[in-house]
Amino acid sequence: MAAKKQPPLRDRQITSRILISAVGSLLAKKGFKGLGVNAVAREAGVDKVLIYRYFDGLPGLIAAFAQQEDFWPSPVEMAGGDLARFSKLPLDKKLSLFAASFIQALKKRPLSRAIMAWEMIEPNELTEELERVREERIMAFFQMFFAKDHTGIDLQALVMLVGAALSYLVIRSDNIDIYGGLDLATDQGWDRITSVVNMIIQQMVTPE
Amino acid sequence: MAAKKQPPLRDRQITSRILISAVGSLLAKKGFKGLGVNAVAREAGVDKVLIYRYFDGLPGLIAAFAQQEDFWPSPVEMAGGDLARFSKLPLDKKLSLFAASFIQALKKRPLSRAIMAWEMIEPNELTEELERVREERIMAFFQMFFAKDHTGIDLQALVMLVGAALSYLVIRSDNIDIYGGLDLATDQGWDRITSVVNMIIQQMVTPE
DNA sequence: GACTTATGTCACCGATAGGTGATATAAGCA
DNA sequence: TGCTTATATCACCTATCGGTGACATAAGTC
Repeated sequence: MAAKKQPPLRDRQITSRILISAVGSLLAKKGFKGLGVNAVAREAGVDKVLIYRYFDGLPGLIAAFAQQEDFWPSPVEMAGGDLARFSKLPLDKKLSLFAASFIQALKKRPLSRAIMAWEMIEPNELTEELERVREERIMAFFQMFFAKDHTGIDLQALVMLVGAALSYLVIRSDNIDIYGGLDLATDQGWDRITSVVNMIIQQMVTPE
Repeated sequence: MAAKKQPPLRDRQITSRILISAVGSLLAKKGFKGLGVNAVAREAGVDKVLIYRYFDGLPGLIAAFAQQEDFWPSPVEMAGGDLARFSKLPLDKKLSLFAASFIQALKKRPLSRAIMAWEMIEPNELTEELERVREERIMAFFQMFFAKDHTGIDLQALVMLVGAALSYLVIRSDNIDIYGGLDLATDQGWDRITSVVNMIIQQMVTPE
C-alpha cells in the first residue's frame, strides 16, 4: 500500500513506475482474479484514470509490467549459471542440470507461474506475446545445447516432455500439496521427482 | 437459453437438473470467467435464489454438477476399456496403454481441461472438491494396478510425472499449437509425444 | 374446504466493476 | 508576470456482482 496523503508527485515517470509495480504486488497478493483497474489504482494509491491516460487501459499497463520483469529464466540460468562449463558436460549431465535449474528457476518466480497459469485460461494479446517470448527462449536454448544429438532418440520430445511435467508440477504446488501421492510441499517430495527425472535421463541417453 | 414465460414448473427435481446443466453450458460457452450465481440463473431461466435454496450456494451447485458429469476418466477408461485384459498385461504394456488412454480421455473432455486450468488460478471451495475427487480416483487406480512393483524404481513418481506432462500438454493444446517445437495440433506431433513416453517406459521398467 | 409446505418470482441491498467528464493545481514557457 | 499544458483528483455514471427478505401460488395434507 503506497502512501496517500502526500501532495501528488506530478511526475509521470515515477507515477507510471508506481502503477507498474502495483501490478506486480497485486498479482503476487491476489493473482489474476483481483487484477482490475480499480484494484490496481487502489494498490498504487493513485487515481485509476491515469491507467487509461498513461497506458491506454489495463492491457497496456500489464504489457508495460511484463516488459520490465524477467519472467522467463535466461539460458545461462537454465544452464546452471555457467554456460562454458555447461557446454563441456556430457549430454546426460547437461540434461540433469537443466532439469534441476529449470525447477529452481520456476520455483523462484511466482509471477511467472501465475502468468503461465493465466495463459491456460485466458489467452489474449498479452499472454500471446509472453508465450511467444518463452517459446523463442526455450527453442534457442535447445538449439544451442541439445540440437546435435545422433543417439537416435527424439531428444526434443524428451526435453519438452520433462519440461512440461516440471512446469505443471511447480504450478500445481502453488495450490495443492499432494499430486498423485507426490508431496509437492517438501524437499523430499521434490527429491523423488528429480530422482526419477535423472533416472529417465540416464536410461534414455546412455542406452545399455 | 431455456424458455421463460411458461408457467413455472414447480418441480424441484427438474428445476435442479436445469440449473445443473446450465452450469455445464455456461462453462462451455464462457469458461469460469462468467460463472456466477446471476449468470447461471439467467442461463437456466430461473431465479437465482433457487441456487441458494437447493444447493446452498454456487459451490454446492457446482459440486452437484461435478458429480453427475464424468469429469475424470474412470479406471476402466484409463485401462483402455477392459480391466481384466489390462490386469494381465506386463507392466510396460500397462503403462503404455495407460498413457495412451489418458491422453484420449483428456482430449475428449474439454470441460475437464477447463476445470483443471481453473484449479491452477483460482483455488477455492469449488475446485477443492473437484481436486479431491481426482486425486482419489487416480490414487485408487494406481494402487489397484501399479502398487506392487518390486523393480526398485519409483514407479509412482514415474507415472505421476508422465501424467503431469500429458495433462499440461493437452491443456496447453487448447491455446497454442506449438510447445517447445512440438506440434500439439496434429496427430504427428502427438505421435512424437507418445513415442517418447513409450520409450521412457521401455527403458525404465525393463532394465537392460 | 382450510391449512401448511414447497416452489418460484420479484424487488431490493451494498459492494464493486469498468469507464468518463469536470475540475484543481503545479510546471514550463512566453 | 500571465498563459498553456501536463498531472492528478474527484465525483459520478451504468452494469453487474453475491446475497436476502417479502410475496405469490401451486401441491399436499388433514
